[in-house]
Amino acid sequence: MELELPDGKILSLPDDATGADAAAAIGSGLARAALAVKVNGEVRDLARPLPEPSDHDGPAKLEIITDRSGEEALQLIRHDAAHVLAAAMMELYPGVKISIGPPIENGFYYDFDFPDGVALSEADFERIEAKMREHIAADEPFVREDVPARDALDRFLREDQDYKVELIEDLVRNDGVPTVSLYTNGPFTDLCRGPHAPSTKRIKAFKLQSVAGAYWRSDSNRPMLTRVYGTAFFSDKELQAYLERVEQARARDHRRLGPQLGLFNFSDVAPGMTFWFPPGTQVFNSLVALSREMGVPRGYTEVKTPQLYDSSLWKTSGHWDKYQEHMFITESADTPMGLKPMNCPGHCQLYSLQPHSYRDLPIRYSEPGLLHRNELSGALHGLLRTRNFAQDDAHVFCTEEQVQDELEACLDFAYETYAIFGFDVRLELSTRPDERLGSDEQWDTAEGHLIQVLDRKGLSYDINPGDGSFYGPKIDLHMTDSLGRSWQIGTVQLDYNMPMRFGLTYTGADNVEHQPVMIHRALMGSYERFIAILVEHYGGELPVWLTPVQAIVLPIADRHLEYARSVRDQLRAADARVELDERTESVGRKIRDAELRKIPYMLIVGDAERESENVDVREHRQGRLGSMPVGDFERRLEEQVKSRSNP
RNA sequence: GCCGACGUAGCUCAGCUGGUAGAGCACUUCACUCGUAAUGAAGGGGUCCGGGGUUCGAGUCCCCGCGUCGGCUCCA
Repeated sequence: MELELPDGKILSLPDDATGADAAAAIGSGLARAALAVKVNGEVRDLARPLPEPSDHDGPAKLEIITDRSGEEALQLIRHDAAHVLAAAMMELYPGVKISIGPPIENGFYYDFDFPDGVALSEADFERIEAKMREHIAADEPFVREDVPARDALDRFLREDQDYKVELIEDLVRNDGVPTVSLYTNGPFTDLCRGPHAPSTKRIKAFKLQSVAGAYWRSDSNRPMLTRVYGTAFFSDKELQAYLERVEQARARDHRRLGPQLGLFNFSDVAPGMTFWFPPGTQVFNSLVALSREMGVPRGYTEVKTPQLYDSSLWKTSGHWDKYQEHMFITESADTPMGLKPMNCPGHCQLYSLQPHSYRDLPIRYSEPGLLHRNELSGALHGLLRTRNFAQDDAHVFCTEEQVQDELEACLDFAYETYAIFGFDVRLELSTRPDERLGSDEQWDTAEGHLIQVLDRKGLSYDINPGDGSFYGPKIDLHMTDSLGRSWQIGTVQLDYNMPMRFGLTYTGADNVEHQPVMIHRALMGSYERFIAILVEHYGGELPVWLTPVQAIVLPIADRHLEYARSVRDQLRAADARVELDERTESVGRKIRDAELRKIPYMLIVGDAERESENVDVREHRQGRLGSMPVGDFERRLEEQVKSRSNP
């Protein structure tokens, strides 16, 4: 057979050649370094024969995977490490049932079901890692075996490996596979489709990281398994560097920085709800102001609707049936009422309280209203998932003909907003969920609209099947936090259901009543979540226009206080957010404290500055900018605020 | 919600096998009046998350509750 190498050379090999043979044919050094081969994009074990060449496609493209192949190579040894972990667990915990153990981004995991009474904790890692090291030192080969599904099934039935049995049964039932592959390393054999490196010794550095619960097949009705997370690298140095990166990322965590910088904090008396200190409130309000400012030229008008509604409204909207478990329900005079988890039903009600002509559309109601959602306690996560929050929320009521333009305008608005922060978002199209309102035809239309606008704008997106809202499909805009976890920021949702359920109408040019279409959209999403992302994105060093304290005046000695106050007052009169450090402390101390607070500018004033009516400007982390008239600094600040420049 | 871990001063943490609660920072007071990342000294501050239990005695051991953290998506 003939194979094409990455440099274009053609390699000729006997028809029964393996990946290892191919590597050896290229060079003996490469043969030693090889972990696997990649044939036409498929990564395969070295020991497996290369796939039969197909006649019409020309020579297959061959690549040798070594420890320098990046992510693909890491995935191999991480998958290997998962098997070594399982091998160790089988020996240390007799009777343990194994399920699945894939490589994931930055590492791997393996899910186990322990016999009753056994609970694994991180304290056990040392013992498990020691056992894993034994298997690695023994350099056990990974041996692949393709066996009839029936044989594999018998084997795992004999071993009481229920989860493996279920996996094989599903493979046979759903995919009709005749054979499955088994991989053996040392005493351990696992159902696995591979591929693997040739032997355990290729795992040069690994570490178990955490233990967590995970439902079998992600289904909360099925047993909770014990998941062990770990990672592996080709050298201890890379492993240490990775662990250090994770540690540094933790320092950017908004849950650490927020309280540290005096922005917000949480209390046990209101789990999942934020207490905002004045500086945090300032940041919050600046973002609300940004949304208002950008909304006006785009035709948005602000409204205010109630917090608490009679259950009849939630029954009309469908929330009572489809969303009640996430709602805070209360009652007044024996009437059940619900705190709003979304603004849309209130906006529909508002729309219905006035007559509308086609000439009025599109109507764009915005409201940064406070929402309450009763999230599962285990889902709460700092500012990123709270039980009360406000959004830069708006609802567009328009005609069917206007839908495409309005959707496009929403996406443009979103990208213009993110550009201010230098954010790069990832798009997801979330389609119809199992629990939903409306007909399939409606969903076809709505999903079709979203796909059309995405394609028209040439935006690339992932599909998230079944994750749409119960009233309509949506385009979600995602960002990642400091630890790489993805969070939904913005959303653009298309809804035919609410207008219908609320009986919303407008009078058309034909003098007949028509039903408007509704677009739900939030761009920053929840202000709470957005601030979390911002704090982590900027490492707490917010841009001048957003930061709560833009400058702090630092007098050298107490005799400069009077001048310092006049500087502060002058700048405050120009709308700058300026503080004065009145403490009787050394200059070094005042500077240090201001640096730790990440205040962008320190204005040092002493005898010389009082004399010349200057301020000596020091920039956060940059150092001295030099002495300048107060007016010059004022203009510098104004310019940065106006341009919303990023640091 | 579920699995595991954790919860000691405002913050970061120490407190060995049960025997009278500690440090640094922060805070208060006093002295120093200082030129670009910590002046010195003294002092105040605790429901050891809450409730129950074991014990002569519980921050420490056991049970229950609350909260926080990691995870429950990445398909053998």
